[in-house]
Amino acid sequence: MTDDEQRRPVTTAATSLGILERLKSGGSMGPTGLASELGLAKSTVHRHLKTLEREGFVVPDDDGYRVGLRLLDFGIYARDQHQLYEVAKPKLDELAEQTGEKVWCVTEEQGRGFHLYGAAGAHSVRTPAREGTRSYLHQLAAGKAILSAFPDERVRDIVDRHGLPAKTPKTITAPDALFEELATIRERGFALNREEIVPKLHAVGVAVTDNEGHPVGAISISGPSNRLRGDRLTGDLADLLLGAANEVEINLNFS
Amino acid sequence: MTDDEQRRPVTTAATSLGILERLKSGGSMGPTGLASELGLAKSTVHRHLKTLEREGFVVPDDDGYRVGLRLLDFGIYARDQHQLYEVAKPKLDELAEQTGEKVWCVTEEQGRGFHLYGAAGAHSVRTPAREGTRSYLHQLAAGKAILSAFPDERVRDIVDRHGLPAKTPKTITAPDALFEELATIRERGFALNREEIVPKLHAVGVAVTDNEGHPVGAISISGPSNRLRGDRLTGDLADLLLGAANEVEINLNFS
DNA sequence: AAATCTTGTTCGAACAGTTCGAACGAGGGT
DNA sequence: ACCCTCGTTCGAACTGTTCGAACAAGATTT
Repeated sequence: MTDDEQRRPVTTAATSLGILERLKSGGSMGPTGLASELGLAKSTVHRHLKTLEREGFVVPDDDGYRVGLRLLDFGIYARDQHQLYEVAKPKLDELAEQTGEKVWCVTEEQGRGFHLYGAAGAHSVRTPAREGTRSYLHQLAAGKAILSAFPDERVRDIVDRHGLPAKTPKTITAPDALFEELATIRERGFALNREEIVPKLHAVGVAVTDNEGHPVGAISISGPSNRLRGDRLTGDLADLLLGAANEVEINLNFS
Repeated sequence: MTDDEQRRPVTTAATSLGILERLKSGGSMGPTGLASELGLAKSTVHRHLKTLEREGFVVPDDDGYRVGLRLLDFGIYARDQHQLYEVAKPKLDELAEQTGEKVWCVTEEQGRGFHLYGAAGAHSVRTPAREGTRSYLHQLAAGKAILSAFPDERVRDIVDRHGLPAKTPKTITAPDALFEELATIRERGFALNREEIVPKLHAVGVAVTDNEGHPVGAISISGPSNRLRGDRLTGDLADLLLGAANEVEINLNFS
């Protein structure tokens, strides 16, 4: 299933999607700016924008065009369809209330982690993560928990495909170190993240698996490193997460 | 700005987007099913799907392909970019807590209403609305509040473009009735919805405008008709909403 | 267990559509 | 009042897309 290269992509559609991505990463823009950044003719970009606008995927703006809310419609649909979301959500709210920290629910798609839902506790801190955010699995506690539930072969495919880019000096960047870490996670049941994605940010993560042992995602608790450390991190919080994940798994298999 | 028809749409991109929409409205599907429903060759659909998959917009599934979580990434981005969202959100949470009902924040795009964020109170009921949902403005309390803040000419454009489709027997379907209602809303400051979109569901809505008087959206409270009626609906709740909208407006104009 | 559907996938060739660049019109800035 | 930049339109060359047929793989049936 790991096709390296696509034989005959629909380049026209890819161009439209590229415009969409540029509007997301670069903010609002007009045809001229997009054309020069994407290396296309102004008229070409213009035509694409008009087509995207007709479907509501982009919308006119003071600075040109921006991504439209039609995408929120699609995105929320995608999330609601996901089996993990509806089952995990109430439990996450509960965990956030109990711990006061930020609690996330993450799932894997195409070898990347997607933040499905985040519940904010009373003392939760701001992090770069939002709902919908796509991250590298090896940079997340929840992501490493997911990886630990995959067979090694699958992990190797993911590493081959996406690499192990670093976010901080503590990010795991060596495949060997990753596999070692995954073995540890499998033993103790939960994953840890100590400033591997954001300095001063720690997290615990536990995988949620279906009744065949395949991960459908993971849940995690994250917070400032001086609050999430020692016994609280590897004891209380980890236990809490393990129990929650277990509950979710049971509810998952009867729905 | 109300271009009736597009001169030269990028039909290839439109095909891809059509596939995406079909996957959303019809659920997961494979190339064969999509091809027959969209009137395309199997091989064509296959190529589009592969391209969409490469960008994460669709993802393989047990039943073929489904819309991918990449769209959640885009959608949440679109929402976070929206000026109204970040300002209104905390206020909505507060209102939901106070009233116990479901509180929504809606904005307009291309003449349609988009549910940006919904806060659930303790007694809030389930409705078809989710975040991201696109609705007809005339079917919503918040939508009518938005329309009431538009110049008549703009409202006429929107009615011409989208019509006034009915959801229940009480939905406004005549332009004259709509304009009459909008005049009433302008006078008293808030909009009402009495079973115009869902039977037994009532709502109050108030527009949020910028310092030039243009609506950036609206906020609403909705709930069962026997709880949202009489003085509570047009008195307490309406007042609460008016105050909240006012607060949001002030915060909006200084950010 | 063999056979027969159906499904996802690949390929070539004809065709249709997209791309580019130049030119037009409009708006803002100097 | 001028100029510059932006969004928009148009025609023609050409590139990319579409279709249908054929293949492979899996599931279901007999």
